Amino acid sequence: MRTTEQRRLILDEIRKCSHHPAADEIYLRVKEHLSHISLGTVYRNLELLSGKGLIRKLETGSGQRRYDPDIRAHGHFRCTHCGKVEDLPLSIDPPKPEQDHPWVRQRDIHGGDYYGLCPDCLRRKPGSEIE
Amino acid sequence: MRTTEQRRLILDEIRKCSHHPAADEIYLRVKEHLSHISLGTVYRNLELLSGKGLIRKLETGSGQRRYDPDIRAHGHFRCTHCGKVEDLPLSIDPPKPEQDHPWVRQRDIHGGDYYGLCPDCLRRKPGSEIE
DNA sequence: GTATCTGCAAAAGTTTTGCAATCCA
DNA sequence: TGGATTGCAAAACTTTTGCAGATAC
Repeated sequence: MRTTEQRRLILDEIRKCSHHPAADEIYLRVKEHLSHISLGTVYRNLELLSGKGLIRKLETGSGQRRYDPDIRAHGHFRCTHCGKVEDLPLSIDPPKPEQDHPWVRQRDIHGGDYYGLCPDCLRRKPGSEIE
Repeated sequence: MRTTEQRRLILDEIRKCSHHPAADEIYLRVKEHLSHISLGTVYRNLELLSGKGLIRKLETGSGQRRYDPDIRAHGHFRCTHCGKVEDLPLSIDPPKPEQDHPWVRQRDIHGGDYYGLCPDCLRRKPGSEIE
């Protein structure tokens, strides 16, 4: 993997994010530093960087894929209505390897992802709260 | 919500599945019983049925959305390489509402989704297994 | 009867890809 | 120099939508 300015800037911009940017946002941010970059290059690098484990690819719905600069084991809350993703501050143990299931017998299991409504969408749908 | 033959067949076909079909697969299956159905109708009904809570919409990546006939609280393993989704046979407790986080204070939190490689993809990537 | 629903087709939105030129090591 | 990478544009794919006609209740 060679070091190109495009690749370095893409990684930099993702790492600056405290949220979980999608490809088009990353494209726009990098474009400010390197106006001739193309969207195709962004996509190719996001795929490559997540393949190398330098960033994490998040499979949110709403059509758009998102990327996470935090590659440590952590989960997410995802809003099933607006698609918002928030880091999961709770520590939830991943499934244990003793539980004899083929998917569990590997090192890089990650996740602990939960779905629900974010505070904003919850407010618009009364009756879903507990109590 | 009216009962149309299209809607009934779509729900039937999803419920027959032991896996997690995507819209195009459901479309093809229903088409065998109702050859003039259109893909737009399938999409509109999938959206409506998941909105009513009769099926669950899964936000896998790989571009394609998938649907789950099992609406009980359960999680999934998702293969980060090929996109396969498998029901999580382990019982993992969802985050407790006592944990004071806005996303947790609601009834319909579901999930417990983990990411890793499925057995097939794992076989092609030696060194990822535990031990 | 009328609001809901469907089929069709076009549009919208995201991601991938072919190719020639360019760049890094 | 040679293989990796890029920009550009077209293509591929999935999902959404406008509209006129059909249908369920």
